[in-house]
Amino acid sequence: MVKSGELRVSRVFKALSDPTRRDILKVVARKEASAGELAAPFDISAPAISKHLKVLESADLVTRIREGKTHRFQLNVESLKNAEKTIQRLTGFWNRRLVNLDKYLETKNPGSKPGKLTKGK
Amino acid sequence: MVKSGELRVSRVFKALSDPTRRDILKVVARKEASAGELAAPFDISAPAISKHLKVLESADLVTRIREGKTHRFQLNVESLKNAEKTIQRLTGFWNRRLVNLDKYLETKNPGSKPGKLTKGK
DNA sequence: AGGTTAATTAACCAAAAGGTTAATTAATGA
DNA sequence: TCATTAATTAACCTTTTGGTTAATTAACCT
Repeated sequence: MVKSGELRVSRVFKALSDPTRRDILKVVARKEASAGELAAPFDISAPAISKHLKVLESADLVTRIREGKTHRFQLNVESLKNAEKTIQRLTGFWNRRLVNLDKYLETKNPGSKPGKLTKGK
Repeated sequence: MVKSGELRVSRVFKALSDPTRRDILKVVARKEASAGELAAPFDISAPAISKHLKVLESADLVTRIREGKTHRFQLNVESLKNAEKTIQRLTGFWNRRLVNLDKYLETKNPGSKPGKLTKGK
């Protein structure tokens, strides 16, 4: 089920806003790990970690792989890249490139209209 | 007053996790605006917008400039770039570069230790 | 079958988030 | 001075978040 854009973005940033969850991601970023392995370094209960994992999973930041009794989690880099892009749209990272593209096209095709920079819903 | 790292990061991502606040940032990213101008497009009350602006301000995502009666807000790109870097550290953006650096150093200085990739608090 | 282990779900709680309306502050202009 | 305007603060409400302990599910082992 594909969650609509804004909601998905909200979920990702909300997931990233908790330090325990960011620590979990740092661990998983190096090597996939089980729920138990992930819980060990933290002094909060297993159910608390379980909830954090669910938040990360439903933000699509990690993928859960059930292997018998244990659940292994791996980082989903794609989702992080999307978050990065969302930020870059705000910093003007892409806009600047569009402006440069416009300048380039102007030399090739004088009088052409610049690309619209409309606000996406 | 310099807020310590993790707390600052949490604030930024939490600020980014609300769609209204992201919309505010989109507006301010094009052109600085007053609180009133920012409130206009949204159908929530002025106090609600005021709170959102305070959240964005204390996450350092916008800068407030009091000009008489009105407050003008401008985007603080630096803070967004920091958030971007936080994400990149997770995607391995920098790690990959460190690995390449290690390989390079190995050719220059055989037997040297690779850079440690320790987990920060 | 029965016991152990890995992990989640249930039920609960306090604090934080996000909204409201009403009241307040502070600058502006007649 | 007084009314208006821009914006925030106060007080309140409901929902969400992040944690707890106890109970449950599901897989594995003897």
